[in-house]
Amino acid sequence: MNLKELSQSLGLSQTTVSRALNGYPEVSPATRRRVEEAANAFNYHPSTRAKGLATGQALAIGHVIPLSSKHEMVNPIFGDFIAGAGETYSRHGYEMILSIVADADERQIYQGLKSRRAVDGVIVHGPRMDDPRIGLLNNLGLPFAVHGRASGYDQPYAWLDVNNRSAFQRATDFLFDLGHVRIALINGLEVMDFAHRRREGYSASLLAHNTPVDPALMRSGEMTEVFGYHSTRDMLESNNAPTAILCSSLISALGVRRAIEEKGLVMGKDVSVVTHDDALSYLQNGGDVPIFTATRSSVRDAGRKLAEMLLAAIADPTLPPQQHLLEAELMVGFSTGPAPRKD
Amino acid sequence: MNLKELSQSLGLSQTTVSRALNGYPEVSPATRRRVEEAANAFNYHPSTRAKGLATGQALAIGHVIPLSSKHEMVNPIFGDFIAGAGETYSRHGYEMILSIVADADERQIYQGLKSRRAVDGVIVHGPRMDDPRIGLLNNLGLPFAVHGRASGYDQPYAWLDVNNRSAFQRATDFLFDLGHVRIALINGLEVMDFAHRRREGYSASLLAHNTPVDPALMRSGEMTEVFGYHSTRDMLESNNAPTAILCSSLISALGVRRAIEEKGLVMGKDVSVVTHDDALSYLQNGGDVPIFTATRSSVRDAGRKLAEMLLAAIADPTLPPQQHLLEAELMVGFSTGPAPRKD
DNA sequence: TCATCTTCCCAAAGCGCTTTGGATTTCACT
DNA sequence: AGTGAAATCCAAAGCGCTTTGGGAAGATGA
Repeated sequence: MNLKELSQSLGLSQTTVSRALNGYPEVSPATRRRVEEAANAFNYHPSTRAKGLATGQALAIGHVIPLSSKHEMVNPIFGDFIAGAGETYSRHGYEMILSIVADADERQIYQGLKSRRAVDGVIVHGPRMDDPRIGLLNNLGLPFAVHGRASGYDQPYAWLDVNNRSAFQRATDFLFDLGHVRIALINGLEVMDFAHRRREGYSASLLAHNTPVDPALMRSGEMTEVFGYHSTRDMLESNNAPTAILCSSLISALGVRRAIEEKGLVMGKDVSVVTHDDALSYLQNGGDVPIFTATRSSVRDAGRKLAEMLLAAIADPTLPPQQHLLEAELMVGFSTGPAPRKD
Repeated sequence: MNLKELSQSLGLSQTTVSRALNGYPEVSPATRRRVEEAANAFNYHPSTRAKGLATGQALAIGHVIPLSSKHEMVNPIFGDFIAGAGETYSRHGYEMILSIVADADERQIYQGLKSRRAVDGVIVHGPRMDDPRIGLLNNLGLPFAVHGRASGYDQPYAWLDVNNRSAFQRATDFLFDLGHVRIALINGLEVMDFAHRRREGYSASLLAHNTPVDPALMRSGEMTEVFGYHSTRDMLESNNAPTAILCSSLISALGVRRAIEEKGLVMGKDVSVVTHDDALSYLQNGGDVPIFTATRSSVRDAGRKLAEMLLAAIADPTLPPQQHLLEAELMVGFSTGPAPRKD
C-alpha cells in the first residue's frame, strides 16, 4: 500500500492525504479523520526512503563503532549505551544505523555517511586523546555528539561525559581518609580519554596528600577480568604491596577480587577496592548494598541523554553545542575498609 | 555532489555515468575509467535513499533487540554478535539498522519495518520457546534469520544455532567420566530456547547415567555474576552439595567461583565447574589454557555467518531456508578435576 | 558500396513521497 | 445580490537515482 493507492481508495488527491497524515492545517477535521482511519485500516506507513528523498532528511542517526584493528575488542559498555540511545530515537521517530569499522576506515565512513546522506548526525564512541575524528567531523559539517571528550581539541563541540577526573580523585581521597597510603590504579588503556582523566584524578589526590606517584602501583590495559587478576597478583606479590586498589571497570574488579582472595586475603579488610561501575544491566554490583565500593554512573542514561542532545542540535542547528558533565556517585559497599595497621 | 552534477562536469549523461559506476557493460573502458576517476576526485557517493527508491532495495538489514519490559537486561552477547554481523554487512555494502524495542511492540515494529520498506530483511535475537515472532515473520513475507531456534514452531525457517543440547550433554558426560554424580545446573532463563535446550542435554546425560534429576541442583535465572554466586552458595550449603556445577554463562561462572572460594574450597579440586563460553572479546576465559573448562562457541562468528545466510536468502529468495548447527568445542581448563573421594 | 551488426551513448519515465502554486467552494458581510 | 476572505482540495514539479527503449557512429561482411 502506497500513498497513491491509499488516496485513490479514498477518492482524494495524494496532496490531501499526505497533508492529513502529517498534520497540516489545510485539511478539514472530517477528512483528516477519514484519512487516518483508512491509513490505519490498510496499515499504511510511508516509505522512509521516499520521504527522506523528498524532505532531504534521513531521520536516522549513525553510530560508528571503532574496532581497533589490533585488539578486536568490543566495548562491553556498548550494548547498554545503545539501548539508552535507541529508546530516545524511537520516541522521536528516528532510526539508528550502526557501522562497525576498523580504525583506519573511520574517516571514509564519516565522509560516506555524509555524502550518501544516510544519516542526519552521528554519535562518536570511545574518544581517544587528541582524537582526530572530532576535527574531521567539524569540518565535514555533519552534526555529531561525542560520548566522552577528547583532550587536546579545543574548538567547541557537543559532548556528554562523566566527570572521570573528579570521580577518581574523590575515590582516592576516600581511600586516604580510610588511612590508606599505598593506593594502586588499575586503569583502562590510557590512550582512551576517559582513562587518562581518571589517572589525572588519581594523581591529583596523591599530590594533595603529599604522596609520591609510584609507577609500580599503576597498570593500564584492556579492561578484562584476567587483566585485573594479573595486575593485582603482581602487585600483591611485591614487598611493598598496595593496601587499596582503584579499578576502572567492574569486570576487571572481579579479577582483582579473585587475586586478593586467592592470596588468602580479605577484600575490604586486608585490601580495599574501589571500582568504577557503569551500571551495566548484565553486570550488577550486588543488590541494595553494593559489593564493591564504586564510582557509579549509568551508561544507559548517558545514551539516552546524548541522543537527546544530538536530536536537539539537528532540530535547531543554530544552537551552540551543548556540553554535559555528569557527576558519578560514590557508593560505599563492602570492598573498602580502614587501612590495616602495620604490625 | 550528485549524479546530475557529476555527469554534467564530465559532459556525459546520467545514464552513462550511472552505468559506468555500477559495472554495466554498455560503456567503454576508457569512459568508465574517466568516470571512476572523477567520482573519486569529487568524492561522489550515490544517495542511499534515491538508490533504494529506484531499485526497490533497502540495502539494509534490521536487528530488533527485544528489551523485556520486566527485566531491563541488555544481553551481554549482543555487542559481539553485532560486531560479527556488521563486518559481513559492510563487506556487502549493506547497512545495519537497530531497533531497541519493548517486547510488546515487537509485532508492530516488524510490520513497520516491512511496510516502510526500511530493510530487506531482519535478524531475530533471543528466541524464546514457542516464539510468536517466527510465525509472524513468515506470514509477513519479510526475509529473516534467527540467532538460535524456537522449539515448538515446526515450519522451516532460517536459523543458526549452537548445538546447546549436545554441548551440555557432552559436558555433563565429561563430569560423570571424572566421577562426579551430584552435578548442578545453573542455567539461564528457561523461557529462552537456548536455556531450555541446555537443560535437555543435561537431563539426557543424567538419564543415560541412571542418575535422578534433582530439582535442588537446578537453578534458572538472569545470568549475572550475583546469580551465579547466590545459586552456588545456596547449593554448597546444603547437606548434599554438588561436587560439580554446569553453568550457562561465563559471567555467572565468575560468581560460581567466588562462592566456591569464599567457602574455602578449591575450584577444580573440591568442586568442578564447566561453563559455556561465548568467546566474548571483553570476557576472555584466561589465556592459552582456559581457566574454566568450557563449551565454547564464538558469538562473533555466529554473527558473521548468520548475516551471510540472510544476505544469501535475500539475493535468491527461491532458495530453501538454510539451517546451521554449530558444535561447541569442549575446552578443558583448570576448573575441572576428578570427583573428590568421600572420606 | 550498401546493408547489418556492434558499440557506445542518451532522453525520458518512474520509484513514493512532499510541497508549491493555484482552483474551487463556502461563508460572512456589506 | 455581490464581494472578498477563508477553507478545502488538487495537479504537477521535484528529490537523486536506475532502467527502458532507442539512436548515431563505427566496424564488418558480401
